[in-house]
Amino acid sequence: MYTIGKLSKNTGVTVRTLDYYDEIGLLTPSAKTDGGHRLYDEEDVMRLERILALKYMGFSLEQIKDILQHSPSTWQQSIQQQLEMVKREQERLKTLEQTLLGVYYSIEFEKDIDWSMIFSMIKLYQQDPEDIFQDYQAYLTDEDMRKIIDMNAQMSEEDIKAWTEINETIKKHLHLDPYSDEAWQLAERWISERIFGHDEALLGNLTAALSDLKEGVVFYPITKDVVSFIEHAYMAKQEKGEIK
Amino acid sequence: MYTIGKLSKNTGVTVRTLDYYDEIGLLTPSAKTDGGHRLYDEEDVMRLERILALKYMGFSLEQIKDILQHSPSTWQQSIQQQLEMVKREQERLKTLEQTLLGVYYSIEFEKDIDWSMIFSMIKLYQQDPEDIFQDYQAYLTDEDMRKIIDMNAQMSEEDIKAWTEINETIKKHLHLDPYSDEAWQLAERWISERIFGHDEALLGNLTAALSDLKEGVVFYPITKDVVSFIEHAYMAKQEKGEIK
DNA sequence: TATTGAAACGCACGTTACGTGTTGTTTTAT
DNA sequence: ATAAAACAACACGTAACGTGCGTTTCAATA
Repeated sequence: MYTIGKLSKNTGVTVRTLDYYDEIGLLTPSAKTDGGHRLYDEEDVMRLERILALKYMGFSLEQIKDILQHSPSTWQQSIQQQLEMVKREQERLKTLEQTLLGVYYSIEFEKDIDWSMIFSMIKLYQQDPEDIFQDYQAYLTDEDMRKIIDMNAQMSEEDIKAWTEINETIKKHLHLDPYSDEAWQLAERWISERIFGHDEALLGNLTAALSDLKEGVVFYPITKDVVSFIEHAYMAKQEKGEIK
Repeated sequence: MYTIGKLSKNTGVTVRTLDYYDEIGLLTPSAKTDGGHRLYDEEDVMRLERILALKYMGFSLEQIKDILQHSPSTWQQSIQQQLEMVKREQERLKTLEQTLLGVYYSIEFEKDIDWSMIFSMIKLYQQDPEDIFQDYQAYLTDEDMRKIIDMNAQMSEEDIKAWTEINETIKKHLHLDPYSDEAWQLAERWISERIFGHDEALLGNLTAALSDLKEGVVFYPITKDVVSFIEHAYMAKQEKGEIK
């Protein structure tokens, strides 16, 4: 039989936490002294170990109470749900990391932040992926969209840095004459940044989509103004007959 | 000028949230009607966009208040801290995912859960990695430890499933005579499970460490009882002169 | 201008998993 | 027997709001 203090020392759980678990009925001591002090036996210790294990796995105390009431055969379902939550959370953190990197380099190259872009991006992410697809379904094939999503997911820190730099550079030179050599050089750098892997069909469809839709952002970090700049430089080059 | 209701509709933020932001001084409307109703202008809208962007990035409202008071040049530091937090969180979720998978397959193969193992594991993870290393430094080289950590990080779901299965199988047959063929077959399966990549030196050091240390778990999911079983089967085979 | 329904205000209590602090009681050590 | 330590029980605080609820103000109609 352990007093609450001994149990606390053995498990590393604070007395207040055990107090709380008693209060919410998650772990009630199986005995008490005449004076009312709580006494925990081996079975209680086992239950506490289970509670801590489940807590580590990310379950709430309420869920833990439920789980421990049921038989182990039903636990697999809870664990699978938890696994899915963990996977979703990992994806969220991945896109969050990319966002933070994008903003970081955005400050580095521009000394300022494109807030409205980030805001549009958030609204984009908060939508159901299905809904986003619908907006672009008229312009992009399923294959196209898969490519963009993959592209987004696989960007390394270096990719994001390079991509942010060329985009910020272009934003500073939006006023350039599309027919000028400088504009075309920027456009070439943008296109060759292996983001699209020289997939000109995809690029064409995307520019078409962007011309018609109002939002400034498609998929991070592609903004309408930059794509429009590229498009114009591209068309100018075609007019001059230097590309087909 | 927007009323709180209009602003709410435009941004998707609830009125109560705007109410709260006003209350904590995060977003105070720049004007009010005679009757006391709040009026937000364009600048307020911009500030709200920034707040939402920073919130999306994982900052607390308190942090956001601080950040928005400072100049953009100091923001990079905050973003980097946030990036580090995100990376740490991702690592936590990765090990958590592996734990959940381990438990999942543990139920599948054994119809029961080794709670004390999970509990030891938690205590292990809660320790400073430095402290864990210290316990094993007498037995394992830095190279060894790096291998184990890599091995742990790179396990796929399939690896975990296979690994859990062989471990659970062995746990059911701990009573087998180390000199028996069955014991040796299990030991061979365990060793060849590409976890150690036939690294017998590492395996030897690890068994030595496990013999002396009390904890049941080293690095998930390697438990003392199983390693001990392998060791005995291995020694039996050596005695019989069938391996060197 | 009076009325009325919608919008907004302000206040308070609920949420999660405890931390921190206080006061009074029980246990343990001397 | 007495001092010191441990414990019980209660209350308030945290973060970021959600959810009422009664009251006041606004905007549009009669």
